[in-house]
Amino acid sequence: MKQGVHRGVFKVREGWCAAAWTPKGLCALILPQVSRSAALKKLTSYLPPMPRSFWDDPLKTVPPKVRDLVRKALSGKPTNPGALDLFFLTPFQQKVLQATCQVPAGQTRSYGWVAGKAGSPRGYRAAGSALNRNPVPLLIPCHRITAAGDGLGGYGGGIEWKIRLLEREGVKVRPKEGKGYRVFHP
DNA sequence: AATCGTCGTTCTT
DNA sequence: AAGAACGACGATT
Repeated sequence: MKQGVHRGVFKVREGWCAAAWTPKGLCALILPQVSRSAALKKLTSYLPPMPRSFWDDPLKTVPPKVRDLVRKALSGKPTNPGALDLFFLTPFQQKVLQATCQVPAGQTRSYGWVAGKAGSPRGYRAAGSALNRNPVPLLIPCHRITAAGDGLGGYGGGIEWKIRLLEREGVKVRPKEGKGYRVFHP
């Protein structure tokens, strides 16, 4: 039985983050929330893909390496994802997320591009589903995946976060006339 | 704006 | 164990 997934919370300028990790690396990250309990609650909602027995009960202190990485990424600077342990994801999801890690800060790619890299050129919609459940947002930069034309696409953590993260990396995002947002791809 | 094709995942039988 | 339903899509009409 694989076991020993630890949980913890830490504070950043924007609020409270929660994280889950093993000795091998990070399993899940929650974007800053208004409160410590809100962050933990969100983290708990990531349990379903992973058996409850995988988790430790008492909270541990999040590794400084992770905290630094998150703060750096939040500032919009280029970062590596760091050590990850995504053993609970399907092969397709792993390929999608791995492809996502290839897009540099300040740039964007389409869902179709990611699908192609994952080996399903017409699976862009499935790629969207995979990205929607990215357990490590920010570090796996799913905010850099936008719609094919000039649309923004969605974001699991809330569209406002996607806009904020892209703008911090220097990507221009403007409201469309009517509804939605327009992205200026490089 | 409405519709349809496509595909991995998740719910239902 | 199938089959239906469901999207952070994309192209067509």
